[in-house]
Amino acid sequence: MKMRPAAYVMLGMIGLGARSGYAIKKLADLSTRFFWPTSLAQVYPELGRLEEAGLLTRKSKLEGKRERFDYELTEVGEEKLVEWLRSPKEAETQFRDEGVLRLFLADRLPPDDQLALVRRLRKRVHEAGAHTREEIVPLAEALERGGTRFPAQVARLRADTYAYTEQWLERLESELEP
Amino acid sequence: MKMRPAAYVMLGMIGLGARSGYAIKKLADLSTRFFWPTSLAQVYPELGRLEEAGLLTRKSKLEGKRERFDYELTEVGEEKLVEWLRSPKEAETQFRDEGVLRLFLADRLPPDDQLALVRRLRKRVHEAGAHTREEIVPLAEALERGGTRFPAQVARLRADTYAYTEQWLERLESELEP
DNA sequence: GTGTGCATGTAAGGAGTTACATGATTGC
DNA sequence: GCAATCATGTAACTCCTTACATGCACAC
Repeated sequence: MKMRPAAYVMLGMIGLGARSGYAIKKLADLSTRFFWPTSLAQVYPELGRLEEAGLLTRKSKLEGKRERFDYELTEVGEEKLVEWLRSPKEAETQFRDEGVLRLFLADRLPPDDQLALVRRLRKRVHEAGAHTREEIVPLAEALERGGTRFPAQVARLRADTYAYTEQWLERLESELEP
Repeated sequence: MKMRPAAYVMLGMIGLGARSGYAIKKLADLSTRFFWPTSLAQVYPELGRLEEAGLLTRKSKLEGKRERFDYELTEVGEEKLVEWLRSPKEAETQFRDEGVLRLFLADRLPPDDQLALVRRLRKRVHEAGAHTREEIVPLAEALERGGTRFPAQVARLRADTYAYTEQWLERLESELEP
């Protein structure tokens, strides 16, 4: 079976306690989304493949007419996850940001629009930082109290990077001010 | 015509002096690649669409049996570019990084593998930072001397962010050391 | 004469998204 | 009773990449 990073997101979320596909997606939206986005349409087919490959078990529990499932990692699943975590092979980081692209080309703008663009970018970074500090870090710190430490490290790295970028753009902004 | 960010990359690169599709790709690989990756297979069809829409002109110049083209922005093309630079609408930033995903799930690893993972990440960030400082910033500063200032701002923002992240991971590394 | 870089393009495939479709349960 | 949330899934589509195909020019 071909293992893409999305597969390890599934295994990881189940490892963190998510029991349904829906719960995986919700947890991923509060955590891995920021460095590996995953849509619901990926979740169910991927879970199917992972079960077929024996990396997880799905137990059916009928609720009304609708079938619901309880997922759990198998031993093989846990091993494969750890093996991947250890392996150094990596696709290149990819980053796409229209804001930075605009900044790169901003020489074509008149000075007041340049300033407005930088202000918009800073505001966006500020909001992302605030969201991270207020919503994401506390959740990760709750996990930390339970002994799972790395989600909080990653959340703080993101929060601190946003803060640093905000300062940087603030400085650029003041340089551009008339 | 539907204008995606890749279209503005083309317009921007021509605006910076790239005259052929090949030159656009080369310049993009040294600049916009880091916040809007573009493959060669996108370049030629996109240039075709942009010409059809009247945003650029292509002048054919026959070299041997092979046709070569000289691209230039039309007035409409310049206007559309500036209009987009001014517009606030933006798709969400997207970032995909297997390294950070591994870090997020690193609680499953034994301590020595956790440390090895953080070291690998720091090394990767260090190399990306060095490449940015040594290869990208100097090119952008050459443009700056010609009066085009923002590419250098973006290059420095990237260089400084890498340096900050490297420090951050260094600190985490020393916390994990036995 | 041969490899490297310049240069233009297409075809097939893969990864991921949006939109759609269905139904149960819980809180107001 | 109705909205929001929980929950599972598929189909169509878009975007982008990899691989392929071709040929000129120049340096060694």
